[in-house]
Amino acid sequence: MAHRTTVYDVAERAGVSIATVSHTFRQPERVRPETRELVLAAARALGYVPSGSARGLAKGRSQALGLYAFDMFLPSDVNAPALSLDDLVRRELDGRGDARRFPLYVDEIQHGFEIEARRLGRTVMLGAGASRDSLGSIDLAGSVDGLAIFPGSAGRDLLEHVGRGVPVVIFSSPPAHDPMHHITVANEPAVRELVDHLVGHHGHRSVAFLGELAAPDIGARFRGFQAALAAHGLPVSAEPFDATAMTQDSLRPLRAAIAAGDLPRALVCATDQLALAVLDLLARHGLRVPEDVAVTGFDGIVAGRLSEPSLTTIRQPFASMGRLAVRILTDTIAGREHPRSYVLPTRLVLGGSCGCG
Amino acid sequence: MAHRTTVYDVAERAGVSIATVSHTFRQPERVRPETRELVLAAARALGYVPSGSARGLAKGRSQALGLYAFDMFLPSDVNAPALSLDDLVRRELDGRGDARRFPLYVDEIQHGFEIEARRLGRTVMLGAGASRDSLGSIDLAGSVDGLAIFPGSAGRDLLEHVGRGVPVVIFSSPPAHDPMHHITVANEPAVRELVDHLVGHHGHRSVAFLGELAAPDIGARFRGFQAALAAHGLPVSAEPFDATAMTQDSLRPLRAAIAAGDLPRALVCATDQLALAVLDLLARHGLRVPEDVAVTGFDGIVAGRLSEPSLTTIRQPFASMGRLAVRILTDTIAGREHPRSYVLPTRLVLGGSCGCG
DNA sequence: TTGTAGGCGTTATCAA
DNA sequence: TTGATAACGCCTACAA
Repeated sequence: MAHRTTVYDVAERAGVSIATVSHTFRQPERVRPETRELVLAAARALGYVPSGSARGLAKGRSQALGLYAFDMFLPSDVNAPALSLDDLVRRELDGRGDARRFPLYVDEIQHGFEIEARRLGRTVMLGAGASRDSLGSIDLAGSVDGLAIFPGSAGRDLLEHVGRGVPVVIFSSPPAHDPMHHITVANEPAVRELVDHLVGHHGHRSVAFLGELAAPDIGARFRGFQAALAAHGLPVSAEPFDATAMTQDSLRPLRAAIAAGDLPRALVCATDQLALAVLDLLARHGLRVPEDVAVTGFDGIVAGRLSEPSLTTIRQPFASMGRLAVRILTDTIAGREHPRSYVLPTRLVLGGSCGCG
Repeated sequence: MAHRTTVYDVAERAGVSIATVSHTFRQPERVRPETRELVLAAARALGYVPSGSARGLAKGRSQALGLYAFDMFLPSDVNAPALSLDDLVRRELDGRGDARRFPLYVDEIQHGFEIEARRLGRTVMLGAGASRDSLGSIDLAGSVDGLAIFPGSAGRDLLEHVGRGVPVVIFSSPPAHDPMHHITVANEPAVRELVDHLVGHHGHRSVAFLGELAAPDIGARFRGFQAALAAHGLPVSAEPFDATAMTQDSLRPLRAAIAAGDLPRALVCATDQLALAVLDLLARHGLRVPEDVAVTGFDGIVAGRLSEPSLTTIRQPFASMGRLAVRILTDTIAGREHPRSYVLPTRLVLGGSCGCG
């Protein structure tokens, strides 16, 4: 690729001005048919493809929407040393590697985002990074007309900074006093319904909550859990039973409880991913679900349907959340107002892990 | 957003030239610490975010890789009239809509593509469209440093046109005399292994192939099927038993065979999606799988593990294909040569639909 | 209907 | 170490 073909090349070859070339592509009816053919022929002959950058610069908009994820959600394979192609293929065919964990909830939101963007004729730019303040997300922000992000290591300041340039939507993060648009679900009522089921239907009296309060939505879920216990006249714990969740010392309190033989009768996990990890752990210790312990999740990811037993969980409308984000962004770009906060409903899905299904 | 903040604004506020602003961001060590702080403070105060378009234009590269899909792979929801948010959410929570069909094989390839792009510090641009010759894909090509595409309605001429500007990788399309890079799997041996299993292990003598030869890879699968039958001394059909596959008159020959009561003993479907549709159809007609008919797929998509019975299929290393595409593109961009064609291995996965698992 | 010319925001070259 | 200034490729009034 020696020299990229430009309007100048096409213009020269067609014997017209660069303006005519541009017109031919942007307002074909404005140019005489014969001239148009001339230009198109030249463009074809030269392999002309308009530069997106130049176009974006000239028009001030790129027609792209961005979706940004922080490392928090990236499969470990991202940071792993580069594997050879052979190794990659072998791992995948063996059913190892992160293909196993696909799709996560972020992928489901992303899918909805893509669908809606296509429907509205916009391209999607995907970015990712670890940086809590650095340029990671910022440079994506400079290339899109609107940006949606997953909650993560980004500092509020960064987000506000970015938000001054383009509209921003953030998922699963409670509304705050910021200029961003928030999309969340009704976490508290959802967990209450779940606990009602465990206590009311199954009659469990010893129910515990597992999850790290670090993630923004988890706090709301825990509050819903506490409220539900209180409503049933059960003792309310001030903190999650196991807050180590998915960190290094993963599930240590849970392992301790198993060893001590005083496991709660039901474990309400803050996310499906966590619940699946718990199922694994329990299985390794020879504990049966749901006979010995009931386990529930939150999210409704695909893997939860594939597990044994399948997961009782709260299904979130992930794809709709992604689609809504696109609508908010395109509307905002077009100057139409949108509420700063959307709270979507969820649904209790009964599986085998609580004793139903 | 009145006026986008530019280097000029930052430069003025910091009392330096625009060159210094640029240097501060691109080569911080080249600028005196005090000056740097001055610039950064100004940038922060003004909410400065560098324009991706301007950067791309000036540097001649965007650091983005493109992934293009044709309508062929898009969920029907893309073309459906816009649903209200409430309807979208309701459908999704009810388990209807296309969330059910996610992820398809394209999504798995895309996932691998994204993972590898992140690893290599590149952003991903997603595009889609129906146009068989139009600008749909071309404009994406003008915005990226490299492009990967799914086979579809794109004419060879379009692809060649695009290929003159940026390196192009195409999936699941047999190598041809073009300048593109091709990534495929060993279709023929895979199907042979599958047929060997059906004939050798299960003893089926009446085996038929379902699939439309339109898609590029399917032809190879059918040839593998024919070769396998021949090797077993079974009669070889010149054409697929049911070539209507997923089109309008979907599975009509199959329905006819059911009505006539002369269904083959085993149905080898060209893809998992097709096999799942066949499972549905058979169930509606009260036929049991695998007792009455054995069914197999090809791809190894997630939905095939969720079906009842689970699908016996040929697993493709989709994520690895996506990752390989990124490697080919980045290498080619960097001037490193790559083979024009990669043929990856597959694996036979036994499920309940053939009578195993 | 076609052409001229200015501007979009950065980067890079070369001086100062 | 910092600053002019010329690209980069396209779009779009405005003129011809």
